[in-house]
Amino acid sequence: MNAQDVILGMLQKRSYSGYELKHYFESVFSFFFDASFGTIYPTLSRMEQLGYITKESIQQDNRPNKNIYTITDRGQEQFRLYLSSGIEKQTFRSDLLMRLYFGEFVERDVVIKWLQDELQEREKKLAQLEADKFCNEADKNMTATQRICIQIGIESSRTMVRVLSESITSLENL
Amino acid sequence: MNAQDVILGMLQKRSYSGYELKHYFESVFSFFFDASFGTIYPTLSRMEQLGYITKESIQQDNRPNKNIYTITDRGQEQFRLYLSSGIEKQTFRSDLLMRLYFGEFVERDVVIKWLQDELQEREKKLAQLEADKFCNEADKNMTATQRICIQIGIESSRTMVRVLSESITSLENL
DNA sequence: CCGTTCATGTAAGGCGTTACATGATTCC
DNA sequence: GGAATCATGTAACGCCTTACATGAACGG
Repeated sequence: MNAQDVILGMLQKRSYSGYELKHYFESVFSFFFDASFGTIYPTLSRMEQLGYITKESIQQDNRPNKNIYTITDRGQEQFRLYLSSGIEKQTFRSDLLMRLYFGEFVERDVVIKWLQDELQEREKKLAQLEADKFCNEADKNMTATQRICIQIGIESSRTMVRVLSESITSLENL
Repeated sequence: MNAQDVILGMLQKRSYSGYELKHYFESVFSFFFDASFGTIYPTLSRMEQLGYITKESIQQDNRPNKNIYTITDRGQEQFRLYLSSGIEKQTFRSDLLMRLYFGEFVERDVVIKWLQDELQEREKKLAQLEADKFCNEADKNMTATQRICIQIGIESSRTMVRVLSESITSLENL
């Protein structure tokens, strides 16, 4: 799975500009995927050249022009190809956990500070996911699998919040 | 955090060969970090050139030669520099969750198969982490922060196993 | 006999990030 | 007046992966 596969998936439902795609990546997908503008724009250009998508330039008043991209038959085929390929194993990389592993080399207070900052981050993310779930449930816009997707994000975040809180307490009582 | 930082951390405690480092990455760190030989060996070479570590070649009977690396004062300094730098935010990327999000474009049975395969994978990983915890607790070799580290891995894995099981059941009853 | 373990390395390529560049409008 | 939003792009660089190359010994 790379940025191209994800963009093809998004364009199955409707057309998007690069700027709009980025917003979706930041809200719905942020739990398990991310891509910056430095990836999105060049990827869209390449996809257009490969004939997977077509571009339509929209003139706007008081705003910069927009490029709206639409998927082609070739793009559809490419997306099916992705879906039939083997699933890549997930990757998780955490600087915090690595530092925690080497925690004996820093002051206890520093470690606690690290954990508190992370806890705050996780709580924010959890709130975001729950708000997102609420929005979409109200809209009845969600498929069964999308609901599972967001549920996994929420439950994982809750677990992290809980374990981080417990860990901070246990370190403070040391 | 990159491979160099992690290797410097490992070498704080004792000297290692590249091959041994890889084994540690696969067992203890596999939950939140990974590096292949294609990263490890070139990184060790560069670190030696930069004066962070020194190499000692060990002749072995009936085995290939080993290069054992030891950290220098310069390396120590570099590691302290890493520990005092800002913590990078974690990254998580999951092909499975992305496909789940686009689940409406494939057969239900395919989705269930994806989830079952993932569940098996997570169960295996969980068993591995629990065995690891048991080993290290018996040895009393673990610091408080390392215990937190592994606890986070175990609790996260348990949550994943639970939610995946529930999701499979809910899809089967659809 | 065949697979696994031990052991080190190179080369090419993929995929991504950050920083830079531009510039109008709108909200506080 | 300054920050945020809207909007698109490029260039340099970082970091990692996969595949290839080599080869002995040991266990089943």
